[in-house]
Amino acid sequence: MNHQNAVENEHDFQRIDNLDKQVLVALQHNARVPYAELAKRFGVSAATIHVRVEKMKQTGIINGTQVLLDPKALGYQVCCFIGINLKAAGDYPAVLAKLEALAEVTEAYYTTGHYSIFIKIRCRNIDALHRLLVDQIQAITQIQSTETLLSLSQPISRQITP
Amino acid sequence: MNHQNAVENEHDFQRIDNLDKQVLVALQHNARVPYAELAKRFGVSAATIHVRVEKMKQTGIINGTQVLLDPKALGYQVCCFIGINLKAAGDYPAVLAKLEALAEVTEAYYTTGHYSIFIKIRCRNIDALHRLLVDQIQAITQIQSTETLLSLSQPISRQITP
DNA sequence: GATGAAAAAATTTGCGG
DNA sequence: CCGCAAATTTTTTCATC
Repeated sequence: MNHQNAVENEHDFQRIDNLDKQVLVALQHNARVPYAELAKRFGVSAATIHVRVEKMKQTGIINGTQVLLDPKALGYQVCCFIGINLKAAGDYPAVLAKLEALAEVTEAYYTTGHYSIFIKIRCRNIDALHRLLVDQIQAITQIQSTETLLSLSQPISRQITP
Repeated sequence: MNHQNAVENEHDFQRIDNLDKQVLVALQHNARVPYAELAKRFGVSAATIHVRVEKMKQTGIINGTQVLLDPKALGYQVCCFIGINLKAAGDYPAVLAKLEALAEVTEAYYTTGHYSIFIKIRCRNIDALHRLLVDQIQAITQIQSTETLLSLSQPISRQITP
């Protein structure tokens, strides 16, 4: 019998070759770049690019594509992080459900260290942040305390290099 | 004289209509979806979708497109945030330049509150994180102290709703 | 602005090395 | 695994409403 799916292997991740890496880097910068252009750039056929991309979708390396929106151009001037402490660790699922219902919460992390939950917020202005914090977040009964980090600028924004 | 470029206007952002919003939401989920399909879905022509997308690129609402990679599938098991305090506020540019040179630093924020700089890290495992922290980050002389928040999971990950 | 049709370009498939 | 080339689909342009 063959048991090659070693899920308990410490190195359980996909190995990719150099062409795969180049394709991923290119698609990180522009997900709509024609495969024919990548083919020319990397000295292979467009069909090969197509095959590589499909395989990486299959294996889960590629999770999808998305357009990047500029929050400020849409009127979302404020970015901040909020560290949340819960009254009891078991309240985590209930609090998460309430946070998920707030459109301004764009990311949430379950963390060790100073906070139980750590979230990223985008809102229109400081007033909107104030109202969100007081009326929506601190109103969640299972939350014991919050701490806000206001982001003034984001000088680095990128993905890992494959 | 006409002075319509009110950069000091508190509402200085692009107004978009309902079709624009629908297109953006669709492209947030799949940046490669054919315009013809969106056209059918929203009851307009493919040419209209094309015009709308081009306009939103022009006005800066659309910043580009990117493929989403699964860090774990590529062997990056660990995600964490590090809060950094500097010895002097003026050291900010020098420290930022050094952080930018570290591929594991995927995001950096200039923040008010407990930390001067707040960064997000992706690395292969805890050992790699340990080495990065001690050998690369705490070795930056302008850094006074660091605080690490390890992320155990990320239950929410999305962009703002246009 | 939006549209339909035409032109140009890109994706996708299947055969063969 | 790769490439060629055909078949299909998509993007892009443009005259017209």
